[in-house]
Amino acid sequence: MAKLGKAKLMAAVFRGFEAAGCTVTPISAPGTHPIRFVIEKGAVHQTVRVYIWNLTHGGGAARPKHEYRIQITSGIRAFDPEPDGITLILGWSEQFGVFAAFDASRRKSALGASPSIQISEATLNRARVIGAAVQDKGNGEFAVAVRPDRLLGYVENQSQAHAGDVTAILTPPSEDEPSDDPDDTVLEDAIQGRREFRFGSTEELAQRPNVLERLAALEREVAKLRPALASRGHNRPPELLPTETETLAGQIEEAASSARTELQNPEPSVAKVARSTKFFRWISRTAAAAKAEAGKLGQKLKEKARDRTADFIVAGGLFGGAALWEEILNLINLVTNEVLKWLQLL
DNA sequence: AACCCCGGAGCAGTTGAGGT
DNA sequence: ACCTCAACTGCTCCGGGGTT
Repeated sequence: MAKLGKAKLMAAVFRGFEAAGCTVTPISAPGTHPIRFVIEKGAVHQTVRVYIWNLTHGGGAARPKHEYRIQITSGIRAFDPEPDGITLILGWSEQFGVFAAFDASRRKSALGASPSIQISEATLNRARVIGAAVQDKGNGEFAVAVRPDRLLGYVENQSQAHAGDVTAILTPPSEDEPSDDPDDTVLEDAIQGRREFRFGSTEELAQRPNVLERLAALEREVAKLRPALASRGHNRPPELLPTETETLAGQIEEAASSARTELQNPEPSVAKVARSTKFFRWISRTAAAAKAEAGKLGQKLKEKARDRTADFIVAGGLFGGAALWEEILNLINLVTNEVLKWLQLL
């Protein structure tokens, strides 16, 4: 697979931000590594320092086939953090069309001669399909893979991602005015941690199985899409873009499993559950709006979203006689309602 | 020609399955 | 329950080959 020079690697990063509507202004001299630049988009104004290498196979037949890595070269002995900004440690894979991103906050100490940092093929593949994926490396570190179109989302949610939660990256950023829907406020308060949450009341504990049941039903329904996708994918080279159905199904699975895992903890992360729910509401809303006004509003949403998945929902891809999707959307609404009930009980 | 990147391999630590 | 050992993973280093 093609290896890219530093200039091309940097260009891939810039393209990702620009595709998300950012303006990118380099502040370090051309040809330097790491490169430093400023990204701007609306209220976002962020200084970014990027270390980047090609993502290659682990090396040699002795290494597992699924192991990919970056090797820290260029004589870099330590990752200098960007003061008042953000530091990215990236690997670009031309093969998968995704970036691997490693946690700079966990790699502050001096490096060896040319250490490598690994990520699995499965994580890269999953990110290729759904936009972002996370891999528990088992030592408390989470490696993240993101498609270029989600790079801005990664920058905005870096700490969450390296804590193992990429649902915020999967939810396209809302460009709307702050919503006056009280349910949105409940979710947003939970995501931002604006109030205390008390676990363990009888009502709260009784509500959890209701949420879990709905989540399980949703996951079962989404899983029914698998056989159709598998047969379709049978003769398809892996480097081809995934279908929107795969993308959306994968994203729903990711969000559902993230919420389910949390709710099984005695003290779940309310923010994680709320982020998954926010994603479900986004799907539900986009689909409802598209259905109600297939023409005008749909087009408006589409332009606003600048997102392949939104595009797909709005374009009516879900409603082409797919009764399965009707049921999935129904279950998404049920899950959302149960989560909202649960949040009120905390 | 010099430099740098990455393919490849060795080694050490950890984990978990299977045997006793 | 304990031990053994293979498999897995992370880290390091060397050297060939590509790039500048």
